[in-house]
Amino acid sequence: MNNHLKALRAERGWSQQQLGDRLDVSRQTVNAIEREKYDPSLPLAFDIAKVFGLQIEDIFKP
Amino acid sequence: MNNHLKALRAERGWSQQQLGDRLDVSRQTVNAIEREKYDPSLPLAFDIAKVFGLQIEDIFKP
DNA sequence: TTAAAATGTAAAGCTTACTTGACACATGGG
DNA sequence: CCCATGTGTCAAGTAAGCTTTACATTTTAA
Repeated sequence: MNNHLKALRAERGWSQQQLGDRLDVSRQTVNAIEREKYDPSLPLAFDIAKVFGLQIEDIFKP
Repeated sequence: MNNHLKALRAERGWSQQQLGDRLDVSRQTVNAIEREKYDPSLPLAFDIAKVFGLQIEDIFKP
């Protein structure tokens, strides 16, 4: 699963920790998803989309 | 996580087994998701959306 | 150039997603 | 009535997502 989370986060000027706080997950989780070590759960994907004001499909590509 | 998978499946006239086959998951997995025992993984959510020609957000509500 | 902040990574542990196999029950068609 | 198909559910097992702790490395700013 492809994503451009890192770019979106950079646009906002947020650290992984800051994004993790907004998403209520650890910074390691943010790091792992950015680096595509694994995919977020569906609920977390919804939260990510919400934080960036986008659709899941805009952020993640199968 | 809310979903109307059952209604969508019924519209197509598919059994849980047939949908499972299309999604390459077991019928028990389809059943569990329909009955909201758990949420699909993000990749499976993408597959489900694709099978029904919809967006993930059209099918699942946080 | 040094110190602080940010990032990468790994291990151990818990929870959730998914599997197979099995059994019960409901329903509708012969 | 019988049988096939569909659905609900449970148990045991594997895999994936996420946590905390910890430490190393990279980047940034003063």
